[in-house]
Amino acid sequence: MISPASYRTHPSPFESDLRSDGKRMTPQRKKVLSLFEEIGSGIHLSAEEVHSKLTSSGEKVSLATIYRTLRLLVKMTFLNELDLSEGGNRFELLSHDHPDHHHLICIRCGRTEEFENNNVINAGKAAAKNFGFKLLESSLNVRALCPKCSNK
Amino acid sequence: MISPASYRTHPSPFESDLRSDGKRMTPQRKKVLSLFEEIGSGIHLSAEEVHSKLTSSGEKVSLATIYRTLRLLVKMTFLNELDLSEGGNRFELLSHDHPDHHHLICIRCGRTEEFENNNVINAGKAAAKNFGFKLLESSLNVRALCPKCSNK
DNA sequence: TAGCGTAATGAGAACAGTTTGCAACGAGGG
DNA sequence: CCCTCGTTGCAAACTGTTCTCATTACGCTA
Ligand SMILES: [Mn+2]
Ligand SMILES: [Mn+2]
Ligand SMILES: [Zn+2]
Ligand SMILES: [Zn+2]
Repeated sequence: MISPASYRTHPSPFESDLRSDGKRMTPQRKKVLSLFEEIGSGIHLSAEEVHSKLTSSGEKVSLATIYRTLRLLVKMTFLNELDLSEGGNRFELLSHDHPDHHHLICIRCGRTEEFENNNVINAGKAAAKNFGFKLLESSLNVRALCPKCSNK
Repeated sequence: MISPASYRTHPSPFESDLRSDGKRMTPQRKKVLSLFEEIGSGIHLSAEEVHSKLTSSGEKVSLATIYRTLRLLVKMTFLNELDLSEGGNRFELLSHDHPDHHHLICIRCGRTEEFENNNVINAGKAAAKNFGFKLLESSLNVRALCPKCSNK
């Protein structure tokens, strides 16, 4: 049997990225990223929602730390920040399978669907090229009414 | 010679649209729309900018009225509201020649360029159709670095 | 053209989302 | 186990926008 001392916890990518930058792993940071990993991709949470999900499951994290951590996770490319308008920006796990998806939003009830479209990506690339800009990111937001909200 | 009383001022589309809705034409409303018409399309102003442009040319309009008027002009489809992120929403004259253009934004200096692309419009239509949503509007924001900002 | 009802304005308070300053805390290298 | 310095919590500050309410004035009517 292996003695306890010989366990060497494999540092997660998150932890090693932090370390290599002089930053520290904290329980708060772990909890925020874990929340997103547990709920999976395709979910778009506001800072307030992240906060209440954590506190209502007994965790103690301040809202300021949520904001600081979300910013950090975006910079580290673990999360993606969305500006869907209406009630604060939202954050989602950056899925490397669907890095460049776009959003269809019901402006009445907030229902949000995702879709991918290469033409959109190419349109962004083309526009940047035409003006000599260096492309960073392009996002298409489609505002609409969902079936439920449109017939009433 | 025609007597002053016989002049019948042709009401502008703005004025007649207002009237037919029980609303009133006011000097403030006239000034805000005129500002946009004078500077032309392709210019994206924040509420604060509209306010300071008017007050610095001697007009007296409150910021609250600017916000109310901008909202009204958007609803009346004289203006278009843009959510380019960073420093408040912006407004532009809704040009009926280029109703569906998109924006390329330098995230460093704020330089903004416009472009059109039918594939983007079609992508929005297709996404709405796929999910049974009723399309309202779709906007592609391309975040990038302009030539000046990218090489320094 | 004066009078009137009511829409619109100005000024500031309120608000929502987010950031920041600072003292206390604690991760983690030595 | 200690010390250092990055991180946290809390409250105050901030930014963009909306709201409240007393006052003004547009424009219909006589
Ligand atoms: Mn998404
Ligand atoms: Mn434009
Ligand atoms: Zn809906
Ligand atoms: Zn630039």
